[in-house]
Amino acid sequence: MKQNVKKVVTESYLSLAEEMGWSGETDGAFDISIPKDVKFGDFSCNIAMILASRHKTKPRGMAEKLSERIRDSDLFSSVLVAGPGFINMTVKPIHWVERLKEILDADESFGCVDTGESKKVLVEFVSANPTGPLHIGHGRGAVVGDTLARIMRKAGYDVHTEYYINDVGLQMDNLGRSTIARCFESLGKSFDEPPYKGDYIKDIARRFLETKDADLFSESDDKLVEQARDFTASCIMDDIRADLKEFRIEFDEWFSEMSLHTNGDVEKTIEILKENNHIYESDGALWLKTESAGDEKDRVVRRANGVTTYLASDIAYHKNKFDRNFDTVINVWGADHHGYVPRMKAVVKALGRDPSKLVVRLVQLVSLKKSGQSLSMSTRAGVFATLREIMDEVGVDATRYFFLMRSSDSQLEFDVDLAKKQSSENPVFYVQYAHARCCNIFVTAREREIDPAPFDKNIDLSLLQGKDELALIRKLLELPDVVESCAISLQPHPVTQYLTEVSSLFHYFYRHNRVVTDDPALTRARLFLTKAVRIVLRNGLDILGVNAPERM
RNA sequence: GCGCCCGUAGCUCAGCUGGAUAGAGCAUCGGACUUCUAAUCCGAAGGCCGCAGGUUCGAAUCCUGCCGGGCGUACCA
Repeated sequence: MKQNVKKVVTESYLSLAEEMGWSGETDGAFDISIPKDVKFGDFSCNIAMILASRHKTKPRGMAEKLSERIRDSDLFSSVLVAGPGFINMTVKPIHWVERLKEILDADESFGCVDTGESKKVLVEFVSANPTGPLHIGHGRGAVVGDTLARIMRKAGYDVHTEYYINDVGLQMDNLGRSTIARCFESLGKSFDEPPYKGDYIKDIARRFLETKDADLFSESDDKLVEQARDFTASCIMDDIRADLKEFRIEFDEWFSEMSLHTNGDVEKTIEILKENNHIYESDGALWLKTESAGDEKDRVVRRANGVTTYLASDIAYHKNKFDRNFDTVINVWGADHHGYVPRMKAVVKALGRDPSKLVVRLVQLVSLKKSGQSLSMSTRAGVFATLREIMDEVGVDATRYFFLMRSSDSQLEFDVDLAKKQSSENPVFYVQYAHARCCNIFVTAREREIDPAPFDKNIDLSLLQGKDELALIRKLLELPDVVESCAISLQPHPVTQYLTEVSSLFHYFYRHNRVVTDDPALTRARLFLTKAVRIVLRNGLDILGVNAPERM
């Protein structure tokens, strides 16, 4: 609808400009907005205030002239100039109501837009080290990344999702040593303090022992560490995959850091950067020039002992990403990695690629609120809730929804008690209940043997012009705008807000109007509306990866 | 020190590509069930939008400087 309005305004402006001898287009430099207050109509436009100075005229006067032309359109029931020069437009109710058909026709694809123009986008997220179970911080990043991918698919992008497995490096060796230490411990032998102290290592150590003969421990230390490392990492990755699957997150690809070493990509990439004079040697180590591209200092890619750093792998990984010709490469990172952003931008530049095509979406930390107490996550203090624990306690739907309610830029306090409530105080139940209500209305209609196929062309939609109905309809038609704006801003949280608004308007409508009545024509029209509400709620919840139950 | 994020109702947070009287949920208080689910709805109360300047027709929103909180500042990943 907004597009239609914008078109009318633009055409009116161009016709006025021609008459007045003004040059230039509108440049799209004005907004059609939905006013907060209904008394300002359905749409408001600031074009006169934006463009008046350009033509050395007064906003108010220009708005008056424009509104005369806009009034020629059949779309509006009223066009008024207000305040400093706003043009407030009210669309004829019948035009709103008629558009319900679009929702029913589009059905599952209602909400889809084509802003993405099939551009190829890579979304890399989670990518947690396989050194322990996912915690709720990872969980937030996981849902944000996953939902972003879902939104961008709806917005017409060609999306590829990926999990980068950091299965190489010092930390991984430490992981192997931790398992070995627990093995020795369970065999009653003396052991070194394990770098990773979590209980999950004990369990893995037990399984590791089962697969090995006791004489394994006569093997060389290096070989043993390697075996323990790979075994442990693979156990933990299995758990991570299982957790994510249950959390309704699937990846197109699980990308192993190790593979970049075994296929020689890391060395090859270093050679290329050396040849291009981006890498130099100092103190026996190889350094990448990142400072000149905005980083705080240059960074080591290969230590004096010949071992490459994490950054070296990441360079090769990002070269690989860009070689796959994505139009945009999105990385979803925990905010504790924000210092890494300039470095990565510098890497992309050194690779001869456009740094603006790398977009890093930072997701702030999560804390838990439980029984009135606030618990911040701290790995050091050993206080952290795993994703599995929270999923088991509050359920997947509420966990996902709560992770998506806030802007990624804000730290999130997860209210466990609220998330567990099965009542309208809980936003996710509020929305799901609205959906279930829609479904139940159809159950009632069937029970009363009302025309089972009411959605034919004979429905008199003009019966839906009540205030409650129009407010609801206007809101329903916003879904595509919400999808588009979320895809552009790379923020999923407005969807939750939108769904709350739709639900609220529907509950209100439901409470004050009966859908199934003795009036067949009205019943059919309202069933039509109810169907549209159901589609919007279901599609919206689907974007979030949250179930839309038919009964509750 | 430097960098990033945050500072809005009692609490948790939206709103930030500038727009008209600043919103939601929770908590508090008061109402509404012979009706398609009261798992709902209606109403009340609650605010120097951290502080101070600047930009302009207009600033919670943009700029500058402070103050407060979180995170980060590795040849770890």
